[in-house]
Amino acid sequence: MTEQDSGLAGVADARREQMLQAAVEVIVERGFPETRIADVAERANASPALVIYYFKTKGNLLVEALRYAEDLFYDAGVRRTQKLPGARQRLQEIVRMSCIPGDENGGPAESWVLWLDLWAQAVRHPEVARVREEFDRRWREAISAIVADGQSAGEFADIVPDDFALSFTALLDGLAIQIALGDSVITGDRAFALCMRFAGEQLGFDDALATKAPKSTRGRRLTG
Amino acid sequence: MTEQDSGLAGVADARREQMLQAAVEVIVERGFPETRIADVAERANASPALVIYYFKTKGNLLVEALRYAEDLFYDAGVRRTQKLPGARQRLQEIVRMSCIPGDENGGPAESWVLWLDLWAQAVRHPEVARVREEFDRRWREAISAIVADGQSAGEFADIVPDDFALSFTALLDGLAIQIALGDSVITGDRAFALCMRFAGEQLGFDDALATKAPKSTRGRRLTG
DNA sequence: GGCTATTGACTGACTGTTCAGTCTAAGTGG
DNA sequence: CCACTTAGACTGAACAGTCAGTCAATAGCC
Repeated sequence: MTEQDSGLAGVADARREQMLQAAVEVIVERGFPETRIADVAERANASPALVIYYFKTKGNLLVEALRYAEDLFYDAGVRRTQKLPGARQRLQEIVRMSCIPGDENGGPAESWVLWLDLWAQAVRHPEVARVREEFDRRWREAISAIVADGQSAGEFADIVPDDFALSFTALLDGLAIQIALGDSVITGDRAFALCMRFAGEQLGFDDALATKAPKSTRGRRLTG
Repeated sequence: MTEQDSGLAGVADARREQMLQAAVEVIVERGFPETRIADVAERANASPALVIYYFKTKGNLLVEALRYAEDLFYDAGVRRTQKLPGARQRLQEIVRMSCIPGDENGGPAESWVLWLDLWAQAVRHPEVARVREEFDRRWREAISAIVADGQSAGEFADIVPDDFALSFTALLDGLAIQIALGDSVITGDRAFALCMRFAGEQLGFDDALATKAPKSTRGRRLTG
């Protein structure tokens, strides 16, 4: 609608994306509810009126900004994992993306903070809720697919992939909260180790990174 | 500081708590950033000016409201668990509080939604961050203590309590997000089952007994 | 009379959105 | 090549509503 399909539409599209990028940055800095269109405009070298010109309303702008950011993060995940050979490496890469900060590949380092706003806003803003649900669904499905792959390759134990995906994403989200808030009880490395240990226990592979922890009498390595 | 310690302070204290309760309700309904003092005042049958009279600023009111709610929730947890005999039952009760909605005992049913706001606000509001950190710390310590108790009673396997507590609270938080947002992939019962399975695997008890055949006093249906 | 609780009326600042119009560059007709 | 139209990108200024916080004044109460 807003964009033309003739050759000269590149300008408007670039502007639009520039504003989305600016909006994401401002949301990360100031938080979703405190984000003003004036801030976004300034960062995109535009006037507030122009922002409204492109995105009918403020709410619309913010929702699209969230979707933009989540899509970028998801795409980065796909790009990173699909070239890895084994299911276990792919899983590891996902955990790494979720736990280890200071990313270089399109900066999802800010993503955690964004997620907190995403969740909080999703409660009362249906449009945001849809973005979140879609994001979560794709993420869970990706993990389920990896597990299924690993199982048919004989790499993983024969558990229910969907149960694992649900628990695993919950674990990742929960740890992401702590990391995002800079809690002193956790570091990215510790979160990574805990996640991989959990995955190892569930999927029946011996996680080398977690062997630091005292083993001794674990109840049972249940895989079914 | 703000409250009087002389005997006649009861009136003011009651008013104050009434306002905190009102604030919590409004935050749950409208969300933290959208909460206006006029709303709180109306719900507490007071004038906006009176709210400012008790809580110097809006921010102060909201922070204290969050602290109030979190304290209530934590106290409810202590009250519920401390009379239970076994470590495993206490753990189960905590999971139940975190997963099963529709609580009667001081309505922490709204807590999830509150947590989302708590996390989001904690990013940029140091006072809120302190409330959250304290809340999380107490919660983790409670779980660690339960695990330690269970271990010395020979009920649980000999794992590192702090590692377990960290993973377990992360899992609970992650699932709470889904539940709070009404995601269709999860129900309270399924979340409960997943948590107890995780606990059983880590702590070395067979939770099939607990999930399939709950204690006679509770008629909860736990589907897989 | 002093002290606390309480309020209505007010204000000052903020900010999303509108609007009327400017600028630029591409078409169009001759 | 030139006047003229058109359309999209863009903006400054104003509008309109909202809302936190102030203040002077009043009503109880010991």
